Amino acid sequence: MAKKAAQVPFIQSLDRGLTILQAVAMSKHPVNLGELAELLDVDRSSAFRLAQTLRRRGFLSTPAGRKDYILGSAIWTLSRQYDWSKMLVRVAHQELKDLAGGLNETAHLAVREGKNALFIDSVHARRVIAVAGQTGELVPLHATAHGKALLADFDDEELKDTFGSSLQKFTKTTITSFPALLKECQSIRQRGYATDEAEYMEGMRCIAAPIRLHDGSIVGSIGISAPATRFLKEHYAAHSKRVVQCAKKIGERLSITEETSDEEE
Amino acid sequence: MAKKAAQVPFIQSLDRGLTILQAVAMSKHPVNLGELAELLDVDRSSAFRLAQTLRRRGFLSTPAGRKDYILGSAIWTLSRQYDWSKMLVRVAHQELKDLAGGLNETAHLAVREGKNALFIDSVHARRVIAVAGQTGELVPLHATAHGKALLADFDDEELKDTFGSSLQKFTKTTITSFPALLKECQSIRQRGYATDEAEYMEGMRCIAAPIRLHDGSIVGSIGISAPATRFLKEHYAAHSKRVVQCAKKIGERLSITEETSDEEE
DNA sequence: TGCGATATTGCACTATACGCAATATACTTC
DNA sequence: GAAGTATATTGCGTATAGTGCAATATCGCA
Repeated sequence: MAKKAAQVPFIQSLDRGLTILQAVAMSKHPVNLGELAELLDVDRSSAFRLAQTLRRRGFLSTPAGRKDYILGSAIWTLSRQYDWSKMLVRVAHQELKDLAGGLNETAHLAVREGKNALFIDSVHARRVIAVAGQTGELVPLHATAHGKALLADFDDEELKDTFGSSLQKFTKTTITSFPALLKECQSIRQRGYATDEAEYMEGMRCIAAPIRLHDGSIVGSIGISAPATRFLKEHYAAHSKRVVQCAKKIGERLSITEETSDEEE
Repeated sequence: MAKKAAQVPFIQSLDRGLTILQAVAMSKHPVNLGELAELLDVDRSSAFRLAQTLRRRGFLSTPAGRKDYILGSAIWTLSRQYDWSKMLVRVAHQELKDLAGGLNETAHLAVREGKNALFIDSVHARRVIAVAGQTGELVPLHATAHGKALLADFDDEELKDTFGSSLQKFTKTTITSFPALLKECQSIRQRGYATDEAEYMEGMRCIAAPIRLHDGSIVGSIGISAPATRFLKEHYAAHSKRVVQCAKKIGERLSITEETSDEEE
C-alpha cells in the first residue's frame, strides 16, 4: 500500500549528474564546484568529475575563462530534435477528454507560436453544432481566450515586441489598444483564466486557462469554446473553475520528476 | 603535443546515461531496451537500470502502455529555463568579431522569433556610417537577408502558416508573393546564403547565411550589411564565401559534443 | 608576496554498477 | 490455446568504477 519506493535501484552517478543539470538550469548564475558538491553532499572531487563528464559531453559549459558552469549546447540540440508539442499533447490529452466530456463541449489545447496561438489538440463532445478551431489552426493571440491566456505574463514591452505597431481588429469586441490588452493580461493573471467574448469570431464564446510549470512559466493553454447561444454567461463561474483546475493538473504533471505512475488505459 | 585525451576520467554511468538521452532524442521512433543495450554495448539489464533512472527523473518517458522510451518532460523544463539566444551569442561572438573585422563592415547574428528575425548580437567595424539593425531589433522574415536565411528550409505550407494571408511590402524590391518567396528559399538552400537587395530598407544591402546544426536544422543566421553605395555587387562572391564559412564554423561548434578546447582569451 | 579560497590530480578502499542467469511478460505462430 | 520466441525485469556475487581523503595547483585578494 505504502509507496514501495525504488525497486529498481537508481544509478547513483547518473542520478547525480541529472541533479547537477537541473540545478544549473534552475540557477540564475553560473554554478561553481562548491555549490554542486554541497547540493549533492559529496566531496568536491566527485562533483568535479561529474561536472567534467557533463562538460565534455556538451551538457555543461564554462563561460570563457571562468571555472563555473552553465548549461551547454547539447541540451539545446537535444530539445530542438524533439517536437515538444507532442509532449504536451501526450500529457494533456486525458484531461482534455475529461474536460470535453464533463462539460459536453469542445476542448482545445494550444501553444504560443509567434504572434499566434496554435491549436495542437482538441476533443469534441457529441454535439450537433461543431465548433471552429481544429487542431493545427493558428489564431491571433490578442483576440482569443487561448491567445490571451498565453499572453498572461507579458508586460508592456513584451507585448509591443510581439505585436509591433498595432493590433488587428476582427470583430467589434476585439481589443485593439495596448493599454487595454495589458490590463486584460493583468486580470487574467488575477482570475486564472481568459475569456473570448466574440473577439475573433462573431457568436463564439471561449474560456481558456494558462498551463504553468512549477516555476510559473506558461507553456500552453487549455480551454473550451462554444457558440454564444449555448455557452451562456451564467456558465462562466462553473466552467472556468473546471478549466483552471485542468490547467493546474496538467502543469503539475509536466513538472513531475519522480513518477509513481502505473497508468493503464 | 598530441591530444592528451581524458585526464579527468569519465564517469561511466553518467556518460552512458547522456548517450541514451541523445540517442533517444535523435531517433524518430521510441527506442527500446535492446537498441539501447546494443548502442552502449552493455547487458540489457544495465541498459534497463540506466533507462529507469532517467525515466524516474523525468528525462525519459514511456508512451502510455508501451515499454519503449521517448524523451521526457524534464528536458523540456530544463531547456525552457535557459535563454538559448545567450548560448548562440556565446558560441558565435568570436566569429562575428572576425567577420566584422575581416570585411570591415557590421556583422549581425539573428534568430527566428515568430514572423520576425531578432538580432541578438552585432559587431560594428570602425566605419563612419553605422548601419541599422541594432541588437534587439526585430525585422520581417521575408524582407531581409537574415530573415530569408532563417526561412531557407520552409516549404509552401510552412510559409503560409507563418505569414498567414499576405506578405507586407516595404520597398519596391520586397518579395510579396508566396511562390516567389518559396523559389527564393530554394535558391538560398542551393547557394548557402541569402541576400537583401534593399528589400526592407532603401539603399541597404545585406548577406546572411543560415547556421545549421549537424542534423541540418537552422538555428540562427549570421551576416553582414552595409549601405549599397559601399557594399557593391562585385563584393558578393568574396563576402558570401566568408559569411557561409562563418555560419558553418558556428554550426560545428554548436554541435560539438566532445570538447578539446582550452581556449584562452 | 603571502594568505584563503577554490579547482584539480593521485591513490587506496569499498560501495556501486555490472554481467550472468533466472523469471516474468508480451507477442507470434501453429 | 499451447508452445515458442523476443522482450522486459529481478536477484545476486564480483570486479571495477566512483568515491573520499590528502596532496598539489591555481586563482583572487589584501
